[in-house]
Order: sequence, then structure tokens, then C-alpha cells
Amino acid sequence: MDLSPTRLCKCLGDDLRLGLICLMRTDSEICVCDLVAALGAPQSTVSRHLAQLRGCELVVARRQGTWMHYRLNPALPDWARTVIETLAEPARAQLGLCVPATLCG
Amino acid sequence: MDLSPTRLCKCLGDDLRLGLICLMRTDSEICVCDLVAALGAPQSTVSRHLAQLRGCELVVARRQGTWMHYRLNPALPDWARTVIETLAEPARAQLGLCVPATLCG
DNA sequence: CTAATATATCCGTTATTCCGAATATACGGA
DNA sequence: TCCGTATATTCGGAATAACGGATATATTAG
Repeated sequence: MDLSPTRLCKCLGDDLRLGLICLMRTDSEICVCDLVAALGAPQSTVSRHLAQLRGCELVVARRQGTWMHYRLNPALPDWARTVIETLAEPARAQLGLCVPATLCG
Repeated sequence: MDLSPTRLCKCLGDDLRLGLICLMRTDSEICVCDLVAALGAPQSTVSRHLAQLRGCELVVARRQGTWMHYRLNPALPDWARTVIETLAEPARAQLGLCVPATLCG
């Protein structure tokens, strides 16, 4: 399942998924419990959207014990990374997000 | 109806709409008949998607006789313009689009 | 006014997406 | 092994989106 411009936009065209992506800062990881807390959505909903982002290879996961740590896929093509970086700020404003300071790992 | 990151992505997250946007080059217009011809989609389908893009203020239309000329909204925020410009090339490759040379106006 | 062309809208049908409770799985510790 | 925590998947229903033929509107020419 390779990443196309259309597929990337479909992923980012949902408030919850865009929020997830915005919470994953470049070169750092975040665990599911922090994502759930920051977005205030049911755990199953968050997990389902994360699975979709993984399926498109937009994000990658690393298991550490019972926790899963997510981050942007470092192998993302340049155009995808540019789109995400361009949208991050206006999206955080739109969604009223603040990146959580607590790290559960 | 203001443009948010999510709404922009929803608009670009469809092959036909992304194709329409890609066919509108910066600072030039294109008429509906050329869009229909370039995309090979039914006229009603193209017109419906154009209405959606107009509703989100992504594009603007100018009537000249019976023809309607579309172009990107020149008042687009910078982040939106950057996203569109970043996606244009990979999207043209993905969709196999070539910008039509004929202008009906 | 009538005809012809270009584009927009309507409408019933089909396809896709989203939701969240319930359930399943994976792991670490006792 | 059994328990508790963290995360993933399943499933049916609701909501949304896309389709395209038919029809409506707008404009120009005769």
C-alpha cells in the first residue's frame, strides 16, 4: 500500500487523524495513551485511525513493553513531509491542540 | 465557509478534485470543457466537484459568454498554496495528467 | 422568439467512511 | 499460570460522499 498524494490527503482530511499527525513531532515518539488523552477520543477510535495511518505507511510504531510508540515514518517522501510540516501549525490552531508534556515511556 | 486544513485535505483527497486543481496552473485559467476533456469524466461529475471546490473557496470562476473559466483562488492562505504546489507534481504523475494545450476561450 | 452550446443542479442509487461498545490480543509481573 | 494494563480488531448501524442520467439555467446567434 504505497503513499500517493490522494491517499495522503484522505488521511489528513479527518480531524482526528490530522490531530494524531500533529501530535507526532519530528524525531520524537508519542505513545497511544498520550494520544488518547490529548485528543479526548475513545481508545478504540484512536487505535483504528492509527491503524489506518500505519496502513498508508504515514507513521511507524515501536513496541516497548505494553506501550506502543508512534512517530512519523522517517522514510516519507519529501513532498509528503513538506505537506505535513506546512499544515502542522494551522492545524494545531484549528483543532486547539497542545502537544502533551508528559511522556509515559 | 472558511478554509481549514482538514477541509483543504478533504478537497484534495479525491482523484477527480485533485486532478482539477492540478490542471489549474498558477496565474492562468482553464475552462470547464478543457477540464472535462482532460479528465475524461462526465460533465455533471466535473461540474459537481467544481461546485464543491468553489464552496470551499479553493477556486474562483469567471464567466466569459457561455464559458466558465476557473482558477485557483488568488486569496488562498500561504499554507494552502504551499500544499497545493507541493502536491502538484507527484499528483500529476500519479494521475497521469498532462495539462491541455488547447484553450477554448 | 427559437435553437444551439456550455455549464449547473436535481435526484435516486450505490459506495465509502466513521463511530464506539464489545471483544480479542500482547506483554509484564506476581 | 493468572491478573492487570495497554493496545488492536470486530461488527452493525448511522452518516456522509460519489455517481451519472435527466433536466434546468444561462448566454449567444439568427
